[in-house]
Amino acid sequence: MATTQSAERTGRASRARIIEIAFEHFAANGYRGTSMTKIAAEAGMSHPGLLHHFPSKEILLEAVLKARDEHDLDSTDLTPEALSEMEFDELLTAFEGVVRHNARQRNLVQFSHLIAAEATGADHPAHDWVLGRMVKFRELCIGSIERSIQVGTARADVDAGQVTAMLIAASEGLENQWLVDSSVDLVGGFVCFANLLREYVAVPA
Amino acid sequence: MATTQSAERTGRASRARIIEIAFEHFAANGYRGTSMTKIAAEAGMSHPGLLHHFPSKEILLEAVLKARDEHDLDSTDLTPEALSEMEFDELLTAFEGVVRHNARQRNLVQFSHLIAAEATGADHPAHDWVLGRMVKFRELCIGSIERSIQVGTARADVDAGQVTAMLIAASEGLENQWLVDSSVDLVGGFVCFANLLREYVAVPA
DNA sequence: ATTATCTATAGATCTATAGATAATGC
DNA sequence: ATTATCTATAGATCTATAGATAATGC
Repeated sequence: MATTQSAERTGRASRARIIEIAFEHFAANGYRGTSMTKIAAEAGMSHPGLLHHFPSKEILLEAVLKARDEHDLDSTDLTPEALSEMEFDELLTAFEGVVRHNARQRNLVQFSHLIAAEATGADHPAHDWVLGRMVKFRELCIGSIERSIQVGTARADVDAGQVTAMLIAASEGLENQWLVDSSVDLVGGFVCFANLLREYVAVPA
Repeated sequence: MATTQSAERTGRASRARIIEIAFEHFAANGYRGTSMTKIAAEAGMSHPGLLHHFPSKEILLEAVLKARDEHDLDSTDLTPEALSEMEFDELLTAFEGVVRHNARQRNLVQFSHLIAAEATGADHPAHDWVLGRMVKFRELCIGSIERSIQVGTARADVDAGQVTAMLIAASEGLENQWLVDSSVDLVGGFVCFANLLREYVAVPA
């Protein structure tokens, strides 16, 4: 059916390898600090060889971001589909699982934080990705809280937006500290905070 | 008394101007994304002219970090001296003031976050600054909580380290979101969280 | 014909150095 | 003599393009 099967297969393998290596470099040095030449060398090919697969650094970054998205969909319990049905208490439990998972994947966390910090300016090639990702996740959290309010498992007067902001802040802020100083108890801190939030939104007895 | 007063004065003025401009560039593009040539051009001098005052990019970054430290000591209520006498409730109130202040100084926040994200690796020239700053601040917060426990205004069984981690996480995490999307209510979110913590550590009636 | 590569090279930057010039104060 | 600058240039990168080569499948 397909033409030149073997060539296509080696090409696919090369692209996968390049994306993996590029991810490591972006995680360590950010987009700006990463060199295409070095990625090519590490992938065992010349720089033009790399450009054959990803014609520019920006396109390579986009490919890495897309791979991240796909990976997250597979490895996380906080997919959009799952989230859009959860109540807030379930969301917190699932979120604890994600933080536990992140604590074993330093590179993944470092990548997100460094790219997000770099991409604050609207001209950065990852700006839309970072912003869109955050807005979407925030909306899903807010939806979950409102759902809990409607079914009566959360107080009606909590500010869903503010609780969401605090929740995301806790996870990202703890990750921040943990990246700088790995002796920080990322998981313990988050679980403690999640319990605070559980109490805060709970309907008084 | 001093020799060549006028030359020294113009030199000091140049250095101050360069530090200001370099700060803007580091805040916008990080250490790696910043060009000495462009800073020199913006300061109205040649690149070697700039190097006369700051012989390397790394030395320039160090000067900017030092200037930041000095500025913080003047403009903040959370100086080491003040902090080492505060009870936790006072610390939270002072911290609210700092967050309110930060919300009007986007560049300052962006600088800290971008440099911190970049400096995760031990080889980055700002690594020690970022780590030292965090460790020192954390110790002061922990001290404040323990003081409150001793005088009986905080529960004896709170984990001072964990509360500190959550507190710093909240401020940094909210700043994170606010940098990406300025519609996030940085101050409101932090005040809400500070009140949660007040309740959490308070001695039950 | 298609796909994956390579060599060679252009063209922009970037950091840093060598060595000169100009102004001021002793 | 000291301090602040400049011009000219070395030397390293970095991204990207042009054009060739090799292998596989129709």
